[in-house]
Amino acid sequence: MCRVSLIPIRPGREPERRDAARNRELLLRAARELIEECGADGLTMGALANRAGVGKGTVFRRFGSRAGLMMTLLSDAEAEFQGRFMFGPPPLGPGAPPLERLVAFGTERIDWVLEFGELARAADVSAYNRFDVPAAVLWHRHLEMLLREAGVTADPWLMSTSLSAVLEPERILHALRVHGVATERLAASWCELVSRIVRAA
Amino acid sequence: MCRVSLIPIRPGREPERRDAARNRELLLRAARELIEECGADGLTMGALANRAGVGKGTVFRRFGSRAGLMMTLLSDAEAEFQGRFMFGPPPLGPGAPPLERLVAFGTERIDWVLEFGELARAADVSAYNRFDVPAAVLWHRHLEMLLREAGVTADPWLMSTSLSAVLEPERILHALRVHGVATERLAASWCELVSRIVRAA
DNA sequence: GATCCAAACGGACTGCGGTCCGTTTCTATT
DNA sequence: AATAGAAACGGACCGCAGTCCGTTTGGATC
Repeated sequence: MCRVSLIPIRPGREPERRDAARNRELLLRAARELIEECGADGLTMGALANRAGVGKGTVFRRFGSRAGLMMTLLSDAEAEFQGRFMFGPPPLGPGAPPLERLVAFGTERIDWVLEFGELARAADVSAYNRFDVPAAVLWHRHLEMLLREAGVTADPWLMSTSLSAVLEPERILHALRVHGVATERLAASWCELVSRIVRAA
Repeated sequence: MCRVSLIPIRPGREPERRDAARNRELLLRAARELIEECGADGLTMGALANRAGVGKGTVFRRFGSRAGLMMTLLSDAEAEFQGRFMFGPPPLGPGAPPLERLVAFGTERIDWVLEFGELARAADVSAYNRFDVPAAVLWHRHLEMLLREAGVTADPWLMSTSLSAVLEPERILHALRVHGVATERLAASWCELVSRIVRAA
């Protein structure tokens, strides 16, 4: 597996001061504990500061915002997923025909949402730029590339946008939790959708 | 045009007290003024109460929440749109073939988002039940019905969910405003998408 | 070890959405 | 007109995300 970080990297970042590093660990540990106890939605920045034994200013200095904290907590899971679809074994990774990769992408992503979706929801900045965070851009580009490879010539960029919308955590979790839709059914519908988009190409 | 309200109606609602009615008008007028001045995102419930000359409690008693207020402000525009796709002239209304109605639905909805999207974003409750407000349910059912009529037998309910996701205001506004995509291009992509879904039926 | 200063810290503070509850006002009834 | 009780009112209050700024601390330099 590639050693390069696939997640936002600050390029020539000089090492942290020791107290900063210690506090970061303290905060991440405390955040995971709190989420374990109260769920992602139940985590408050004040409680996090308390639990970690630091001031609230420190929390915000470190993560910028609540959404930033959640993204940090997600970054391992995201890097792993990104690694799989970019460099991993087929059908998700390279080597399989594009349609199969598209199907695999949706299927795996649905499973991923099932596991990390609550965190992903909490990480969604409410502003317009929610779609411009590095991970979202990467997914978008990946889908666009697969569409092109599959011979979809009609505005692959927007078609990829539409497919990204379909896979958004909020909606998937809603179908799963509120309407009790099984993941297999979601996956089947995704398969149907991309097949139709590609078949008519 | 049908005289029945298409928007949430409280069934046997006895008439409001006169002070309540007066305050509602005051509040709605003040809200429109504030949105004119500061945009929907810039409206705060406290400022609204001040401008209308009522207490904050009154604002929340009336609308329940900020999202509820925004929904109320949207309700005319929504009722009008609903009337058009349910009872209006083809191709949006009944009479045209289902694929044409699907295409028209997306096209008109994109224009609608262009006009009312900011309000619609502000009206989106952040909770899971954002997809269960009456208007969203109605759109969903309408799309599902058109898909069935067009011969799509593979899980029309979930397919309709996917199509709803594609038309979500947040994403459309993002494409429009951040990426400078023209509405015609959005409409063309929508047309492409629904055509492919239906054609392979 | 003494000095220095940029980086990190912490917690009081602000502004917001939303709630609570004692007070006021409307209207039906007599 | 007097009364009563339900409905509406209003603003103090709460918890939260996020900011500000005076204070502390790590570590590089001499």
